[in-house]
Amino acid sequence: MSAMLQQTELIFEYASDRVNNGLQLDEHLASPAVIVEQVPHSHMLSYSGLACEQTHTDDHLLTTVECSESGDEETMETLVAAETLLNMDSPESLSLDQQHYTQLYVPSLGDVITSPVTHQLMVSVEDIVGALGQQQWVTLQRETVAEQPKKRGKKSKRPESPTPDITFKRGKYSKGNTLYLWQFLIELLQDRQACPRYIKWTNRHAGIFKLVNSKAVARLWGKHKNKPDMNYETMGRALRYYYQRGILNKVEGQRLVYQFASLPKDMVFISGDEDQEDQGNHEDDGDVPDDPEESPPSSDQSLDDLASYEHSFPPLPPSSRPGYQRSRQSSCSPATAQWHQPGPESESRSPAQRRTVLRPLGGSLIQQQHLPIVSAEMLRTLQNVQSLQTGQHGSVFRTAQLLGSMCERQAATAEQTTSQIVTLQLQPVTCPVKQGKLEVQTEEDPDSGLTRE
DNA sequence: GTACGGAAGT
DNA sequence: GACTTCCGTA
Repeated sequence: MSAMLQQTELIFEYASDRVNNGLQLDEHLASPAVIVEQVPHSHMLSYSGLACEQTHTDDHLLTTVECSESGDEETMETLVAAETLLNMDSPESLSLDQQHYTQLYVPSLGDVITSPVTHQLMVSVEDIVGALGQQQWVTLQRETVAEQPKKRGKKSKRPESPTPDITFKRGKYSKGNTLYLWQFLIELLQDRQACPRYIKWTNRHAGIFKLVNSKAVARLWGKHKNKPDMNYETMGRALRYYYQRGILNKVEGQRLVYQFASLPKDMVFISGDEDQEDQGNHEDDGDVPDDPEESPPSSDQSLDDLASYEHSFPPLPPSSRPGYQRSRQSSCSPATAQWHQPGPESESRSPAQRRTVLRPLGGSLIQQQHLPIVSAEMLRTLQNVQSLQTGQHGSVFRTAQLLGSMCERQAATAEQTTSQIVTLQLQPVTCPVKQGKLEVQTEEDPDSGLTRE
């Protein structure tokens, strides 16, 4: 079977049911229906509505962007640095051939992707395998506009999702282009100069971040919006408006800590191992380090670094606006909102740490904006599905076989990585069981993995 | 200082 | 529409 499979052109569709109907997937059993189709390359493009370019494996990897801990003292120095950050010009130097490069965090294939993925992802096997041992930011190529799904069939006004194109295209856009606040924050969170000095993830997988230096962040925001009088009070009001719109939640009890209702689609985690930051910084444990005592980097971010840093914000693609169909009054309060957090350590998490995968309510079963989940668990489950009769569950059957062969291949290539490209299109559907697509009974949970708590 | 949300303004 | 500004309140 595997012989006839081209790993270079696989499309994974998978489905899962989570919050809808009050059901929540046990992350341990996040084994949604997976439909794998083999499609011609050209087909893949139209499949996702993307005009993906040739992916060169070598282009995929970027350096891991890890935020080092730093202090948060409100000093003139930090503010100066903050201003420097925003005053930075954006030369074309990093334009990367007019391509939009989006960073994907792919720590490991062994676990789960928890992010709305509206785009087709091009991930090389090499990247995946390479990520097994170490967290890596994978850069993906994509077209800029017109790549996003056009219509969501949802309330038109409602922004779609806080899943901006996190691009680092430099110098392309002028000052006139502004980001929404949530985009701006995400940019900062991926900005080595701002993170973690001014803002940092406290639980990246859960989308929880902290305004380590609220003043500085507000000032940066004001700079970006050309509002010199911006302060945290004002910016905070904007943040609070995000509650109603389902873009942000407040992490109660923790000052300056907020949570994105959904992670940016670009921040796809195929993770198993939480990074250190998350491991050791479970601020939603109840631990409330108001003033992070995290020691600043050995030496402060030098102004030279800041000066050499190029930072520009791309214009807002109309289709990448934030938005959720979730009301604040829904069951997804900050305390109860649960993100899909797979991984071995998920069991050790308190219920409060498990977070709901928030996603837009959708009409069709398969929606691109759905949060994808790919996990080793899923792979295992699917392998179990191989016993299904092909006739009845053709696609699932194929999926199981495909994934099985992939697993074998990955194991085989763990050492000698290949450059083969795997195209993943991850699309959970609303309720695979209801659709009769797949009923996976696992030993752990006879409830089809659709329940929990 | 942080946080909330109403109201009005941009 | 997405904030910004101001405000009273906690």
